Amino acid sequence: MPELPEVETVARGLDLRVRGQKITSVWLGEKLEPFRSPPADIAAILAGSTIEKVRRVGKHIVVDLVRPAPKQSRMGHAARQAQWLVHLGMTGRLLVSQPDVPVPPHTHAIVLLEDHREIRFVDPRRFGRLSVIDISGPRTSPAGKQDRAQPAEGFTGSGREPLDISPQDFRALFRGRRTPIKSALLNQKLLHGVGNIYADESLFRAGIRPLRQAGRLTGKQLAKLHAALQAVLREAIALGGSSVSDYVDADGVRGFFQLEHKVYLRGGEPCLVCRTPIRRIVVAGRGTHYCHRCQE
DNA sequence: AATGAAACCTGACAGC
DNA sequence: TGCTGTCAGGTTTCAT
Repeated sequence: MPELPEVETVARGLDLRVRGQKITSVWLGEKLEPFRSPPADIAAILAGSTIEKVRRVGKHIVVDLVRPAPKQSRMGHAARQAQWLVHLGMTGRLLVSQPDVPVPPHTHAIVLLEDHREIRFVDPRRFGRLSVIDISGPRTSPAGKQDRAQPAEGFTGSGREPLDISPQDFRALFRGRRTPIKSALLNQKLLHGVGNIYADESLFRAGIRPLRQAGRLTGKQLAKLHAALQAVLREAIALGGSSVSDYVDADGVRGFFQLEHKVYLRGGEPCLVCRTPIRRIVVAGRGTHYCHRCQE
């Protein structure tokens, strides 16, 4: 499941491989679920643009584009800006391939580059989403309802960055919330980028049970959770993310952080610290794994 | 406003 | 062999 560390890995790999490349043309598949912007808009924005850089915002991959200046422009050399947003959903992949490599099943978009390589968006379950934002011109197609308030500089996401937020701001996010801390961690309007794996792993490291009410945690607990979450995310990024199902980076290479999981998907197995069997419950509709002894 | 649950999707796997 | 049921979980949508 691509969460913050996996998306970061994909974005970095993509940036390394395609920064500066010009997009010559775009192919979009028949299935419409992946396209949050009208396919015609996506094709129109991407074709002819140059990739300025690729980066991550929350769980989104943001491809910053420079569009060719309008032919009859008298406004000098004002470059037009746009963004291509990619959300990998559950099973999405963004692969950079040579054209002679067979196109995998469930490929929904192919972006052809000047040097003939291709960026391929592959997503069997079609939970992933593609959209575009035209920043300089009139807004053609916002990436979604929540993005309608996007400032002129483009996509910023709906919540705070877990790796940037201060301990004080982190604590304030949960004030007064009666929902389980696990649900709050998964809420992208509070923090964006945290998914099921890193929610479970950071709660284990912080010694907090997932069903504890977010607003009732002590300052000390939240300070510990803040530190644990950042540490887990940084370590996972360093290892190229977690490959639990079919996650791979832009070269099709798997990550290694799944080997470091302490509780995630370990229901019934002994806790690595105290040997107590890891419990599996359901919180916010997700499988949730924790140690009843190590976490209070 | 906040919260929870269902729906969207397909592939992998267990059990019969 | 082949069927059925369950699980995976990010996000949206609907209900409470």
